[in-house]
Amino acid sequence: MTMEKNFNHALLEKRIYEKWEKEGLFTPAPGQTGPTFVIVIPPPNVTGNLHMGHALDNTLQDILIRYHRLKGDDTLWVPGTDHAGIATQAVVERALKEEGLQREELGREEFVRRIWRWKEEYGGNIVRQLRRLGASCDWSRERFTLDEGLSKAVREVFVRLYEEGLIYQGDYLINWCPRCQTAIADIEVEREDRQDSLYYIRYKSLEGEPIVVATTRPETMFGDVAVAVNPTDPRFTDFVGRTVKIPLIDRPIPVIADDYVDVEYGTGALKITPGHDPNDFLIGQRHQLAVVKAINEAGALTNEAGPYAGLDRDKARKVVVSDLEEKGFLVKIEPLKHAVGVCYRCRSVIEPLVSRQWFVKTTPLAEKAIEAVKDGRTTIFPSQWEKTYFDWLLNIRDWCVSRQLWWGHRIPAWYCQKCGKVIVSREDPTSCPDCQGPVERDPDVLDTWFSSGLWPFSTLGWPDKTADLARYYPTTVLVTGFDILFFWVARMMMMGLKVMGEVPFKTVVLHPLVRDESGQKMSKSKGNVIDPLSVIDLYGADAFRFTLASQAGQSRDLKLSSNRVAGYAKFINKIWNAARFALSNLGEDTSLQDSSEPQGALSLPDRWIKSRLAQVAQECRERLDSFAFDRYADTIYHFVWDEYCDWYLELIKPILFGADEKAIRLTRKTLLNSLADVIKLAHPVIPFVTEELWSLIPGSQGFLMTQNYPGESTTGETVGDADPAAESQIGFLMDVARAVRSTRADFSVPLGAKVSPLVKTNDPVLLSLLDSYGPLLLRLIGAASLNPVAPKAPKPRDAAATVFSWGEVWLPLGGHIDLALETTRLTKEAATLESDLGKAKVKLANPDYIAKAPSEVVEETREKVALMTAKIEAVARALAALKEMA
RNA sequence: AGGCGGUUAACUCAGUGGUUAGAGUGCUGGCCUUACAAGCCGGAAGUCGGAGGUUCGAAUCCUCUACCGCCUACCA
Repeated sequence: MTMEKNFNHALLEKRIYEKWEKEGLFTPAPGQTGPTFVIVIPPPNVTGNLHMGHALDNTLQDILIRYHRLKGDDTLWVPGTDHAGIATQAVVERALKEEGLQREELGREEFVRRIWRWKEEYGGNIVRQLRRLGASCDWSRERFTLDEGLSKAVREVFVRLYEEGLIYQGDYLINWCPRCQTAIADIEVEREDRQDSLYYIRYKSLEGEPIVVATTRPETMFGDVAVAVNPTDPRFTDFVGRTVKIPLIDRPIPVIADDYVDVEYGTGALKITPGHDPNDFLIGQRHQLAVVKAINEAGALTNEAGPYAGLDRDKARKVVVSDLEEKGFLVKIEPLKHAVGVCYRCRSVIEPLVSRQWFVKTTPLAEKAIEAVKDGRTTIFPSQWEKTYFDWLLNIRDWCVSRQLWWGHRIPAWYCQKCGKVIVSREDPTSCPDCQGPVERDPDVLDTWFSSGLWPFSTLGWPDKTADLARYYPTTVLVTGFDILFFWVARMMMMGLKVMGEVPFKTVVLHPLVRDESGQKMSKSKGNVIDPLSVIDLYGADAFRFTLASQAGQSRDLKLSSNRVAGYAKFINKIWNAARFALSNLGEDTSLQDSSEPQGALSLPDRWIKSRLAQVAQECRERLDSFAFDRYADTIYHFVWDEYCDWYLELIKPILFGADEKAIRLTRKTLLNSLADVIKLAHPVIPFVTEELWSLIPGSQGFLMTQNYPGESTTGETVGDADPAAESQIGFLMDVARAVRSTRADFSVPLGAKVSPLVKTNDPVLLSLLDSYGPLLLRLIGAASLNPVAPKAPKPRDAAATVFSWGEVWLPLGGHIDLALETTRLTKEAATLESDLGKAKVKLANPDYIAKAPSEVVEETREKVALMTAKIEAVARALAALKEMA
């Protein structure tokens, strides 16, 4: 067997992925009856490119998917992309602009056609990039939020909700983006701190008495319909009910009293502009005030502003302020830092204005979504996010779902041009059912999150009753960043429960957001963006995935540095070389297919590595089952490097290179089996290198990604039970080796200079152990011989002398080094366990503890005691085994 | 204004009551030992943000506090 010195990721990763895909290994076999494991991908924007957030999100999903596939679950990962209404439209509009075109010039149909063409051209990018990452999605089930089936789902849901009164049309104050020229939902408004001014403006009553109001937006004064004061404010009791005039245009408005007004803030008097401020809108409704639209959709003042009509709102502010000052209405200007709402897309300042839009009545849907998490039908992980989820849903407001865009699901509503009837229907109507008048379709499209809210069931074929839907809904896990908990997760919960009557997923796993090394958000403007594809090119997808997994803990930030990826690239190399060593030392006839029982007793290192593998397999399972990706990666890393490579492979060299043919055969078999287990355990996180290694293993059949995950020892694989005796014996040998090495280093003895350490111990068991297994250590410590001797007189230190064995090492370079061979692992462990057990027992014997602690805590302690007792028994058995050998 | 995170080695982070607090990178001394020099062996490096408390025992639990960050929010 000849292998390259390192894993050629650039060449092999692509080839391996193509084989997997060609073999159809990502598609679940039909007719399975076992447990399912289903994930729907958070659909990336169809015209987007893979960024770090996607890389992390999909790495974690792929780890879960591959793990469950190996476990034998009926595993499905549904991929797809999102049409991303406003984002995609903006991209294409920008492209048009470079041709000197505007969408209006093209007309709606042509423009939409252009976007589709754009999608055909660039839509494949992101899915290709996901393949480079190794994502094992079932591409045969790939969906697009705007494809035919999903459009059908969207329409069906819209009509149903409308029929139930959960979707309605109304004139309300909405968030308008003057730049994007569309309404956006509350959640799409972001807050930005701005340094602004608070203007104090003097309004005068008809009688000429002044009342000063404070505002940050003087240009909206032409939309004022009242001045409000707090009813309890003694300063203004005389004013309530009187009429004041809006400065500059002299329109009369009343002074009203409303609790909302804060006596402390500003002047205690507030101008009421229902058309352009959410609070004022509510106050206006309470007092049945008219809504005056002073600013239009383009962000310019309307005719209500008299001489100022047509001015852009920013310009208008300056002009109005200067006029107010000139005419003596301006009292003062104070600097003010406050948060203004901006569009999440273009960061333009949002203009609240009253407009006719479609809304989803969310409260009844939100209640169900809260219940489902409260009663555990869906759990959110990490659980700290549950509170955030509840808070948002409890305070949810109706969801404005109409958008004044051309790219998206067009709202299925028609208006009769004759009688004005509104028709919402599954089929396109040709005329008014009431008066036969001509009908015209609503020009608006739906919020892109409306269709993604249906994703978990629409992708499985709903509203058709498909086999996929029956088998795979509800899905198992949803993996996404916490930043879209509200945008997406909460909406899927509401829609899933409403439409399917069942939660869309059983667990939500929220992962960190990827940031640069200093914790900054990655953004083009900061120039700190790391392109995942360039990382993959440089280090390989495996190293990259491993890095992401190793940092995917429960914190909120994942600070990515290429240094770290470089570090884990070394790990990939390490595992590759470990396999290279193993595969080149198997001889001719060692094969995975050889199921004959080995004749003879396994060597100590072989027993040890099997024992360790059994435990590590269990640990990997536990960590993956609990979404502890970082700890899973950590387990793999340290097991492979610190135990498998540093000790096992070194300890078996004397055997493999020795003369005992029978022992060689036995060890070769264990070596091969353990290698197979190692790469199986690691496959979910580093699929490429492990798959390649599998193909090189003699007797391996099929693909690694469809084998069985080690552990649970039900299949009679190599992984079996723990062997505490082997572990404690190896632990002792490690202690000896470390002590000798450390002593050598202290005296700067080069490895080439052979030494003959003399190990003194008063424990006959250890003496015999050294006698038997000492030779295994020789090459590790650069010794010609290892001479265990019993000291003439034991060195009693204290009462524990019977437990702790002391020894000494001499090096033949002069000097006598007091040895650090303090104790064996076994005895240490026994001592710790016994002390813990003692404490736990004391706790249980304490009547206060029993009386005061909750019963489940007491129960826990009892279980702990039982567990420790069992462990101590295991240790005792191991000690007995040692004695037996002696 | 509320809510939620973070603060542990030079850097980036693990560690949710129990031996002497760990890892990667970096630093350092010695090794080209026939898988890997992208390696091996040895080592240095931390008053776990601060103050109090609970406990036999606290990085871990409680209270207060400082700084950094995020999210929600209708103080003009």
